[in-house]
Amino acid sequence: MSDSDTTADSSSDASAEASPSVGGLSGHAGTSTTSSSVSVGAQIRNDIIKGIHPPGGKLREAALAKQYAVSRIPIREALRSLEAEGLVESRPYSGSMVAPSPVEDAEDLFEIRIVLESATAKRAAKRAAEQRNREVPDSRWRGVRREINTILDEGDDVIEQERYEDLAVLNMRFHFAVAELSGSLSLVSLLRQISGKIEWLYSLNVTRRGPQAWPEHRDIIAAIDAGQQAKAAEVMAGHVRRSRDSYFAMMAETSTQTD
Amino acid sequence: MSDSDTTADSSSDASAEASPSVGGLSGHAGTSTTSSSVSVGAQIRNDIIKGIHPPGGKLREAALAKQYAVSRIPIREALRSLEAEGLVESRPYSGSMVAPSPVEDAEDLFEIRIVLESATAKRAAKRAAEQRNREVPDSRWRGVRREINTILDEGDDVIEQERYEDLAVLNMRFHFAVAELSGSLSLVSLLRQISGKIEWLYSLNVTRRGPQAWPEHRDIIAAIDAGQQAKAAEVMAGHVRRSRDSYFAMMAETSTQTD
DNA sequence: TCCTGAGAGTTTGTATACAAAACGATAGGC
DNA sequence: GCCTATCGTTTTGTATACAAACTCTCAGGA
Repeated sequence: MSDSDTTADSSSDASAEASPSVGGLSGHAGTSTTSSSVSVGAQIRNDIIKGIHPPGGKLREAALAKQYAVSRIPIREALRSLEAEGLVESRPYSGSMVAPSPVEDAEDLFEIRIVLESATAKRAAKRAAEQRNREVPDSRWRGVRREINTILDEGDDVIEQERYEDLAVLNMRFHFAVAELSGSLSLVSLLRQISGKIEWLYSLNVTRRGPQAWPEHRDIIAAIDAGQQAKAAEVMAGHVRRSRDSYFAMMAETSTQTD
Repeated sequence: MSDSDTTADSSSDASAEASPSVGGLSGHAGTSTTSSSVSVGAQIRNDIIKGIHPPGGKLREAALAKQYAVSRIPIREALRSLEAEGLVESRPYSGSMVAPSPVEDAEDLFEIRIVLESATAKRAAKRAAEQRNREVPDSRWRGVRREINTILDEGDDVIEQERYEDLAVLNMRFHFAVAELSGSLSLVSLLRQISGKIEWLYSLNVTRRGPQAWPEHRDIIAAIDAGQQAKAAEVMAGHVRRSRDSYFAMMAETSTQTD
């Protein structure tokens, strides 16, 4: 046991708070109280995606507790969440390990994501039209809609300053915000699960198509704002498809030596 | 606190062990040790789907602990899982409540399920072909494949004896087993999330198309065994589509008075 | 040499206890 | 009368402690 504290504690350093938990995603905007259970969960998720915890690696609760400086209880709760998200595999009394990387499933995951995000865009457009016909505007809806503007503007700034590494988080926030506009918690939770895996995919290669894809987001929002359900779905589908193609192109480039 | 024990304890009685946890789904076949955390989770999930915990209802940990006769720790872990599955909404220091029912999302959920299950069937067929070309057969694969035969036979028995209420569980077990044949943990975990919601949909109306749909399962397996990827996907898609149509037909019948 | 089984040690599972935050009621001020 | 602040209660969050189960090692025998 003497070597157990040699486990790399380089993990949660700076990246800790850069979790993809994406603002007030799960409804209930505003409240900032953040239990350590959920923040530790985000950190572990990040570290899995970054490869700090490699696929197949055992996740020992005591070690994680020491590493993230909390007791085992928050660790266990985080592991349960990650297990349900499919990033971690657990067996009673036998412990948890990082799930195998979803590289093999890339094609299927993107296909599902296309359908899923088309649905969120469509539903968002539907709700936008409903909002327009309303007397009393839904304050929650307006809040999310406004947040999207902020995200889009921030993205423009980031691109102008060529801080492309920040684009990934903004991109996720955008897509989640659209899902939230749809008003459907089911779709949001599904998106969370899928985009977790897809983010994991992306972490294997570093770059992203980012910059030239960003303006497409404004097209998506335009269709949503106009209440054009079919068009919103279509534009979103195209956006995700291009994202997929870019991913596979990147993989093809990278893995010229693999096979 | 004197009245707190009047909470209906009728919940977990018999249905407890009829959880949709579906055999050795998460890999690691064989071991039977079942932590109370996961079994309590299954019970709560069941009770949510049954409507015993109504959408929007608060889930107080102490009450649940008393109701399911465990301490708060397993309850909390179960709630974290259910939260990640989208059946429960939680906010730190504010507690958990049952998520809104996914009825509004029925159409989208089925659409996603069609894509998802087509993918599992296709991948299963691919793997079946690979198995055939192998010297050493994958024992895990063989186990699952054999389990499917058992499920199909049991289903036939159940139909012959007209115990249609048992068909739902068998149906789920079948679809999960196919997902497992695909060898993809990502797809399995996605299916778990989606089918949880769809099961919730179904619980609103009681009946199912069950009997006449059951034989279709053998067609799916036939295509998989033959290694015909495209056909397997196609047959599975048709199967799920008919399931969807049946659902909406049922809804149309049932809700003639609603609007 | 290989298999089997018992034992110690490690790791997970759960209960209890306490700390911290949110919620609700009540009293005070405008 | 209504709003606001404060206190007490309730509920959740987390640490500690102990029980239960698994795993690995090693001795014994076929």
